[in-house]
Amino acid sequence: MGIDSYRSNCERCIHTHLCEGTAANEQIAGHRLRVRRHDSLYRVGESPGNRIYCIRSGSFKLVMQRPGDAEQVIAFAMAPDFLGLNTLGAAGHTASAVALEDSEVCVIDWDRQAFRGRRQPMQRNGLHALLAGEIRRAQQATLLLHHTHSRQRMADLVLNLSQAYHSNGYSARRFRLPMSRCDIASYIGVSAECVSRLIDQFRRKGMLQLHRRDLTLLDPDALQRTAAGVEN
Amino acid sequence: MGIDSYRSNCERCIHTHLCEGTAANEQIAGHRLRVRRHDSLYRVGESPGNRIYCIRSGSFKLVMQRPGDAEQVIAFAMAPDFLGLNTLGAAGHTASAVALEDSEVCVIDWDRQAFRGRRQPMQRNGLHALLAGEIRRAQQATLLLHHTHSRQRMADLVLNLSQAYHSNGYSARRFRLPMSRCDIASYIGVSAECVSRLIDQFRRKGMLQLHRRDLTLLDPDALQRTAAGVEN
DNA sequence: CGCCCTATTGAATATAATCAACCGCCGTGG
DNA sequence: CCACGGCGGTTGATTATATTCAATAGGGCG
Repeated sequence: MGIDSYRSNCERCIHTHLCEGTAANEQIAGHRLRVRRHDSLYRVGESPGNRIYCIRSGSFKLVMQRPGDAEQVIAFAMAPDFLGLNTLGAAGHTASAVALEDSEVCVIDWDRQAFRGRRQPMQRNGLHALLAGEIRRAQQATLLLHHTHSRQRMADLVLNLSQAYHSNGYSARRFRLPMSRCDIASYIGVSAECVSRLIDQFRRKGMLQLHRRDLTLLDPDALQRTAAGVEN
Repeated sequence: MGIDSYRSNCERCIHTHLCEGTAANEQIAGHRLRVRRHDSLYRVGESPGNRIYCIRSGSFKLVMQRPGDAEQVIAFAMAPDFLGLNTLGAAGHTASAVALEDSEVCVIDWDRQAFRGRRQPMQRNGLHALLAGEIRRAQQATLLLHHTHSRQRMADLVLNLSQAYHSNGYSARRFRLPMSRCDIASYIGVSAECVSRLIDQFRRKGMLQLHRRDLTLLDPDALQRTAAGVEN
């Protein structure tokens, strides 16, 4: 599986407010896992085992299985996103989490009292808020898919990624795509060829530059307008 | 607003396990609301006020607002679904809930200790499971939208509705669509004209019958195959 | 160097949007 | 009672858009 466990270090984690305090965290969030590129953190159907994961570095794609062996990318996730929030009360994972690059996750045992927040109401609310936020996130994702034209969905994805990097302290203008063209195609619901053509189209219009997986946004406003569908 | 409040009756509610017991429920779930067809239970941007709702009768559509006045149907909901589960930790509602027919909802105050389940772990887990289930639901919805062809999405929607009615004790073969063609079009991401053509196409192939809003499934298996894309 | 895998490009075809006209049900008001 | 008007729904013709199939390019790696 390419998975490798070691002790956690919670000092720089932004989610410590969900636990009891930085001191106790390393007992709660017992260990971390390394997941190598293209390996799965978990797969469809596997028992979730009351664990959730927090991405500390790297990125993942969430893949659902269609009847008839076809796969579908339903989300991308990067640090500090959580994985497995949707598993409580489910018999098995409804999606697989596949690492897009060598990644590290923090494992949190759902059953530990400390995380479930018996002591402080804030912790309990924090967990509820986390779950509610994940619902909004998923609903927001449907909004992307509801764009009529593929160029709108593509522009929307690029802007979403840009914002994700930005809110994690990286450049919003320049970043490296961790996913393949094929993954992008699956996620935005077009053929892989179409992704190529869309990128080329954006490049010719001076909206962005993309060499292999290195992306530079040149005209975010134009992308915004494209996503909104006010111009072609 | 067309909203009208009265006392709740929890005796036949299937969600009492989330509360402390049937006896106490009517104090917890203080009151019900009637919402008339085309009226909103809540609107985008309104403060959620730490309430969630449980549909007791009728049905709703969830509508998101796009930049530039366009609206987008992102989900349909019917009894005994919950509404507003995605609001905890959010400043305002991210979607509007519009009644598709005259409906009744049960109002549950999120702040009440009883519902948050200080006493019994089962209650707390019940709430977590509820939220986690809503995440899965939203992710499932993205799966529908990921179908390449509109006929797949249409068939998928029909089957989903059928299953929803079935699991609530109604016929899976024969039911009344509470939503307009326009709502369907928005939800599955096609033009309203296309919905008409798809219905006609399904009818000519003997898969279903639809007179105004009364739907009869004639060949669910064929619909299944159409949704899966194995045949046209 | 040569292979494999990802990505790109081209040409023909399938699919759905758009624009426009029309239908029919339903409630309103004469 | 019937005529009217409006709205939701359907149908037709044209155009825009994306898929499919096929061929090609080019990097990473043994």
